[in-house]
Amino acid sequence: MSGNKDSDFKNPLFTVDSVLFTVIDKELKVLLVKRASEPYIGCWALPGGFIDIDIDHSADMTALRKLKEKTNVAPQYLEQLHTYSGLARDPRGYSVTLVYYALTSAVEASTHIETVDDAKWVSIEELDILPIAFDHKHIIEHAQQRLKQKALYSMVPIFCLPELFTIGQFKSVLEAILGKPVQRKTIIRRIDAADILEKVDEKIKSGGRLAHLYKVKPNVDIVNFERNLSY
Amino acid sequence: MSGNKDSDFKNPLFTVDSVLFTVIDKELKVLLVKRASEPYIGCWALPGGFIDIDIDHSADMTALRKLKEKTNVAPQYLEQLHTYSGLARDPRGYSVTLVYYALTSAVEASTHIETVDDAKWVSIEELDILPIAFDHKHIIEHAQQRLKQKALYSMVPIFCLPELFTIGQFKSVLEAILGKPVQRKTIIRRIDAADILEKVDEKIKSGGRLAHLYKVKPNVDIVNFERNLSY
DNA sequence: GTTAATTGTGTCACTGAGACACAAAGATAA
DNA sequence: TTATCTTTGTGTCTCAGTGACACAATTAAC
Repeated sequence: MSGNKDSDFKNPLFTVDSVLFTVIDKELKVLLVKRASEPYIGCWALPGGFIDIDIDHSADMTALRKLKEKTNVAPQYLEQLHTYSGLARDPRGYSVTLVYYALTSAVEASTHIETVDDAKWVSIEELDILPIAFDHKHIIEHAQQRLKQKALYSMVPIFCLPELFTIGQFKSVLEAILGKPVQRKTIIRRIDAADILEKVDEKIKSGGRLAHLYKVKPNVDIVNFERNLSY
Repeated sequence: MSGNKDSDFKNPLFTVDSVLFTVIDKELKVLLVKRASEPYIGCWALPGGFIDIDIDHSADMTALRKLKEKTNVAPQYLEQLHTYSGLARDPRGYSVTLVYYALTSAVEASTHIETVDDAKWVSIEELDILPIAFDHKHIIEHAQQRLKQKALYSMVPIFCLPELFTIGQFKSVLEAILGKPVQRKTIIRRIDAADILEKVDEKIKSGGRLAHLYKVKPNVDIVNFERNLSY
């Protein structure tokens, strides 16, 4: 932008965006917000913005703050995806965007979203028919790929679930992320190998035997497995 | 994004650094350069600098360009590690640094490095006794952890080797990265499962049977395995 | 020739995912 | 009540790939 004293180089515009995922009705969804200003006004974009160096201790804070503005809750999981840069991705000029991907429980985040009309959950298929700003469609695909990979070897998908959940719900989330069926037996084996979940009591499900409820034990690290599920 | 004008926020200083690894004498090494200016003048730091938006098509180019200035060759492997940000990491103020990690063959990169005195290969143990600038020690440890993880499930460590190499050399590289012994049999099994290497002819090694030489097949993608090596 | 060192092969045990059968428990309808 | 349907949970077999280790093959040094 304006010339700066510290270097001979123009400092590119730096922003932080997030790809927030959840699973609703056995379908993987992404949170998008409608742009209120140029460029790409009216198009759907990833939630994000500039670092406010007075309140954001680090870029993680920026991502969390921007997500909370839209959903009213902090996501259960947040991790860096990639930093995108270049001249072609924003008509205003050279830009650098640090992108996070995040997971949240649908029930907690959706109550607030449904009251506004500039933010909504979008399924992956809808990305082809909605007008998406910048290179955000490409970024979302990249994030989806990464989430898929992660789901193969970790328990991270539990962060798409509410505090209490059943194995059946976990199975649905996993299948939505992977796009293919998973054996319940495999999930159960992993749950007690990971040793990060505990049973509580019971709960009724649509027709059929009552399912155990699980919740995440307090203060546990996410476990990675040595073997992947099959691709 | 936000409805604010672009210039409402102070844009933090943005830089690109790289953690370039190689293996020399069965030991994992990192390329460091001596700082010629304040802050941390005289300390050792990761090679990097500012994006030159006139010549760097993207941040990848910046990382490659800066590494080539120091080693005279492009690294065989380059991937984003993490973007670090905050007020505490640079005395000059709020900073954002996109860090890559990279791999190169020792023989190709070292010829040039040995002619200069402001760049050198540093072993992981030396990090404790050398003065390291900024939070770069922490970043290097992070990169090493990531490389270790990657070595468990991919063939990426071959990029620490010259064009032609033996299984024994590959074994050494892997053991230097993982910090623990690996069965030769396991490596051989993975080499022909991956199907990205081909034998060429023969070559003598320090006392003992002649070892086959391998090289990477042209235009192959790096293979990931479904199972990790043991931690 | 003998020995030492390294490369390469054969094979057994173990672990965890995939697959599938089947039992258990509740809902619904006759 | 009984029969049927649905979902949950268990038992178990197969299969693939790693770890471990024994052993054969090949070359250098003495």
